[in-house]
Amino acid sequence: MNGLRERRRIKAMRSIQERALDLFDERGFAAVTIEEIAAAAEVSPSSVYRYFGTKEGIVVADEFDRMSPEALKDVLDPGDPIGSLLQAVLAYESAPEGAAGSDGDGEGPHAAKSPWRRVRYFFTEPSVRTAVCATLDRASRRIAPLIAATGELTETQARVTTNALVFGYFAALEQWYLDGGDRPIAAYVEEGMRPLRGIWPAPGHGHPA
Amino acid sequence: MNGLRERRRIKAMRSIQERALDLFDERGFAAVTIEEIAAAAEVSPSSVYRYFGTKEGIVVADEFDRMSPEALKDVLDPGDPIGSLLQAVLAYESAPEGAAGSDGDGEGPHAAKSPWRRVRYFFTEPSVRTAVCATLDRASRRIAPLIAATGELTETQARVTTNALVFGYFAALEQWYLDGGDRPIAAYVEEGMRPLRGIWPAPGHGHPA
DNA sequence: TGGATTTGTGACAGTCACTGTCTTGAGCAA
DNA sequence: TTGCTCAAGACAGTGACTGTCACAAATCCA
Repeated sequence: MNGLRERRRIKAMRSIQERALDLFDERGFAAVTIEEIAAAAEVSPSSVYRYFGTKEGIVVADEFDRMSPEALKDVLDPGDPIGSLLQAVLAYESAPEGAAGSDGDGEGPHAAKSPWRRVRYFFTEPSVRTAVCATLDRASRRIAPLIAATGELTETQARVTTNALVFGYFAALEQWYLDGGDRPIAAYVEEGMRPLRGIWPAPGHGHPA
Repeated sequence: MNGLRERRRIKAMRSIQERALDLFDERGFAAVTIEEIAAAAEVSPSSVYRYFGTKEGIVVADEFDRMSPEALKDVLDPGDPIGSLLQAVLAYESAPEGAAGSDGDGEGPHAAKSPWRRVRYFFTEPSVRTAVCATLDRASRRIAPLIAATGELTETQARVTTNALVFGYFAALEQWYLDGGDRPIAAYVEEGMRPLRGIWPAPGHGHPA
């Protein structure tokens, strides 16, 4: 499972994604074809589709979809989903994740632009935005059953509140982007989600400032 | 503005939509081409695109997008958005809206299948579902400023709660669909949104049954 | 180490959604 | 009726995406 094949695969995916973003930055998302991306990454167009499925998928690269049901169950506390989300965001923010080899771009808090460069397209390119919404919707459908399992809410309420949570996060992320990405995302999530706190009687009794 | 042109236009749109749904029901969404739909509706493919933009658009036909800013402001009480949503749903449910001429299908509560036939594809055809999400996202971006204008919430919170509202509605609609569409949609919205009531200190003090 | 097997890769052809542009004809106002 | 406007249709082109197939490289096993 961690053989040469897997390493090649990951390397190729990273290469495709970065070359693609380079081209998008240069000439705009729509003006770049899959063939050009494939050529720039020195793979075949078939491979691009195999890896990412769609052109938007190159940018979105749904981390949620990959996550196994167990891993999801692990990070999500159904009794305090907002807290879990905050935890996940905090963890994600401090993790480079892109870690593009030894290119060694800035090391500041989130000065490294490479992991966040993609986010720009979430909000500037309509088709990418749509793809993000679809990904969030898929994530929500995976999370809702876990929320419903507590029995504190009806199934309908579990679905509604899960969508509130997931797409609320999206809204917070957009605000973060629109503000220029200075303050940490977690701050936006915390602030934005505050009105939703009442849904889950927080066990941590953290009454916000 | 209410001339022959406009009437023709509306008639053509209805024709396209209905013939398309007929074909989709027969052979499945993916298996039907725009050309076939155009032929069945006796218009040119160009017109299908002119009217609906995309294949999914034929099914979604975003009522929200058309609504003028004034009309939106009119139906939405920024102090009680959940109540406004419920009102809108109730109004929409009792209005035939499709009213497909004199075909005179059943007249029951929501026995007329034609206005609701589309909804099925919202949840069975992935690409249509994605298009619905995009439409809801667009609606949210139009509503959020109105919510923010009250000043009761920060801009971030306005965005987050608006997304919660809009996509919460989507979740309620899905539950309604999954249950077979017997009970009215408004009941699902009312039930599903109950945990969100606390966000807006309801002026109507309506404590639900 | 060497052969059999699995699995990812590239090449290719095809489909179809969608985008422009241009011409023509039908509504509409004077 | 006579121009004016605007939408419908025809047409050609682009590129995203799909399915298939042969081949080669990685993995497995003896």
